[in-house]
Amino acid sequence: MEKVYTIGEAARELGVPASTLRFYDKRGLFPDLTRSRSGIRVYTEGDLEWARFIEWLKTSGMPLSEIKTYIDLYRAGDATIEERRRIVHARREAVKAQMAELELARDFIDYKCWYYDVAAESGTCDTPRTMAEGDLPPEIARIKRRCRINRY
Amino acid sequence: MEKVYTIGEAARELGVPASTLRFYDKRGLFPDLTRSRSGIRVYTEGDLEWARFIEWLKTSGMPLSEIKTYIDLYRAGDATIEERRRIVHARREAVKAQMAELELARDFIDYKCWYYDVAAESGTCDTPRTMAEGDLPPEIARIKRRCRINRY
DNA sequence: CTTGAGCTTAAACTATGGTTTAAGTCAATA
DNA sequence: TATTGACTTAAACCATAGTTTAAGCTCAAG
Repeated sequence: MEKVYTIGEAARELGVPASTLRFYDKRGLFPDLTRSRSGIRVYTEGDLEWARFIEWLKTSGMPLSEIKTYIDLYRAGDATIEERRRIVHARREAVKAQMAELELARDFIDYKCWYYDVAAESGTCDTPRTMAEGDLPPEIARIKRRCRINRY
Repeated sequence: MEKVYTIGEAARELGVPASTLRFYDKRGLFPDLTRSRSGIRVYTEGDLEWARFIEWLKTSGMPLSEIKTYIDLYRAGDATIEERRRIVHARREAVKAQMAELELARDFIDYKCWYYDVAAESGTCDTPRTMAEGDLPPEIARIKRRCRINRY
């Protein structure tokens, strides 16, 4: 017999509160979850794998509503393969876009780190703020231009 | 005289709704914003630059409450340089962590894309699902192991 | 057969980041 | 001078993603 888990055990296993698992269940995010005769949720390894799957989709930025859509398609069987394929491919593009945006944000933060490193050393923000463009490290000058930073 | 903007013009310039600029102002996120004699907000280029600054911090994942903290420190002057420096360095680490997490999520999605590409070609999810580990592309096998994917 | 930990539910509550609404003000134009 | 469009406010509303609460149920151990 495959090992099964109560909601508390599953929560410990997954590192989330049991209330979250109940919330997901209420939203229909566990396609195969069953109950004991007295109504207690019984989590199998397969259910835990669905939970990890949901975690990955959430990490990728997918809202619960779209996860629900995906799961409904999964329940409908092989006839929905194309639609699910479109969803995961769209998600891949969304993740790539998010990573590109984060890289820009990181550059901006890199500039601010440089700015405060210089300010801390000299005791005043005037030093980095009024520095001539030619005196900036080339990468910093590039970021300033790209992020439209003119004053600070 | 420097060009100034009404809230509607500033909103167009920044590509956000005017209601968002009012909301930010109410939260104290415009340290230098002034009003006309009749109470109308007057946005200068410097205020627009603060707005773009806020946008970058938001893109980096900083909550508005922490942006507010940062702005209060900015208003307090050079005595708070060290504290602001700590904030931007911490934000840099947070962005790096977020990028690393997104890379893992992208790998997971890459696996799902492969899965549905194979399923679509054969007409059934059984094909990718039951494929022997030795028949998987090496990168796909690696992701499956790392993401603890056993069934799907 | 009682006790206690852990399970059940619905509903209220929280936090974040806004958006919308209602009622009113201001300033340039017909 | 009346209209029109853009501005003002406070307060209500919204969506997302849960968390907490209150009241009650289940089940293994003593």
